[in-house]
Amino acid sequence: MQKVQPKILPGFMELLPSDQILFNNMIDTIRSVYEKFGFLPLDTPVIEHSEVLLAKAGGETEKQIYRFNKGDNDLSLRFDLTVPLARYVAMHYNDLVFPFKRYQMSKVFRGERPQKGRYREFYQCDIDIIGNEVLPLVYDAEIPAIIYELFKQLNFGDFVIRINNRKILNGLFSYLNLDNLSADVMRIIDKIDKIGKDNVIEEFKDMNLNEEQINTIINFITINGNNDEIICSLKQNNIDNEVYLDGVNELETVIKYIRDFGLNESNFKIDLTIARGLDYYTGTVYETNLIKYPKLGSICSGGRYENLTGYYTDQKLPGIGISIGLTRLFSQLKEEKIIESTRNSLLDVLVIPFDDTYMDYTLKVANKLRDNSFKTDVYYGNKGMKQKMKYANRLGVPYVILIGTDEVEKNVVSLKNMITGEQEIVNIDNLLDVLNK
RNA sequence: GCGGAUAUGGUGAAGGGGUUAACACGGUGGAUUGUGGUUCCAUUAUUCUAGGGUUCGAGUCCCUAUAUCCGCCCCA
Repeated sequence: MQKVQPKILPGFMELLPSDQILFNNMIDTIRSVYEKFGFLPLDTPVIEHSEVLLAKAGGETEKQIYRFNKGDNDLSLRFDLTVPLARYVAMHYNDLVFPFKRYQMSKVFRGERPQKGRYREFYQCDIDIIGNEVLPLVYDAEIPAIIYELFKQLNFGDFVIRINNRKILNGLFSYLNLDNLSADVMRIIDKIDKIGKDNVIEEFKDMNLNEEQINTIINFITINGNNDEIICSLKQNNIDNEVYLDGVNELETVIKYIRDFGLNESNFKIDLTIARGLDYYTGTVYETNLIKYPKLGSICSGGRYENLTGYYTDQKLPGIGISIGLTRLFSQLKEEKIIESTRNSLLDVLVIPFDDTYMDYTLKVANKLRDNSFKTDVYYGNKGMKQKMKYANRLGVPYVILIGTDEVEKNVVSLKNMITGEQEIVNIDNLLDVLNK
């Protein structure tokens, strides 16, 4: 019979069990940190009405969204978690407590051309804080505090949270009479890490910026020094623009608060080249990088937006949030060998009866272990002992319990430590104590 | 949407016109069936993405299609 070739679509990731365990561990860590800071869980539908997801529409989103019809319904798969959040907040405005802090870790979909680090289905791990009418500036500092805690726990090595404020850049562009080009200029600045200063200058020339404008921008984004020195330079710039000055003040305040949160000074840094591609950010913006692995780019980024829900309601709901593209991050961490899978199974114990004539005894042991939260499996089937041991070995089970006629008669089990190879006879009443030590 | 590269088994791959497609990993079975991870033996691609062409002869050369990968755009 002609077989169907087993295959999946490009740009979709699936993992072997050992990697899935690793991936889930990361999810668990992220969730626990998010919850530690008071974020509430949220899950929204994968499919939404196209008119909702495309309310803003235009540009790349529309080109990349998975959109289809079912009957008369025009439907789309969500391409991020922020737009569904906006819809959710607008829809449940009356039932939510503000500031509303929610986390969501789910799959999103983008019909892009897949390539390195670029997936069509991927996990985003988002947190957002939504205020009603206002959202105090302290939250702009809480976000880095969360990132800080998170990446300390994830333990991928030294990291730095780079911080900027859109108002500073927008104010500067306005001062240079570049208001209508600010989105393009920002996008180019954002690429400076990747393409270098010279190429940035080239791109500015292609945009017909004059020399003075280019020099001012380049001098500006290459301001150097520690956080206090940069703020000092920003203040002494004599850029007479209200938005600019507002941004500088915000940045200074945020930096102060970040220190109040107790972050290590080496883990956060003002970086005036951070712009973020997305156009909805209006204030503080963040990117996070691993110092030893600049190749990975930003592994966690986000920022503040003035009004999340403008397309759905008249309520003014400012917010701030970050997102981790976990699928990409995971694949990169694996590739760089920053993380490695070590286990093929989550089991603590595998119970192996020599044959199935004493299942009652075997299952009694298994039940006892499970009742005490040991992850336990039983090998059923009349294979040779060799096969059974091999199974245990391939799963990387730390302990094997062997049960045969002798064990049943004496009310004991043979407990084998698969790492050391040592084996001992343990009375069934002492089994938990022995395993716990 | 635009540009570049590559297609050999479960995986990594060698072979650059001449009978049976190297090697390694993995899988399966076995080496005194109450003991794994080491070792040894056996076995594991009627066929090289698909279709067409050149040739006495094609993974090997040519054409077309398809797929995948890598850039760009944009982004996580």
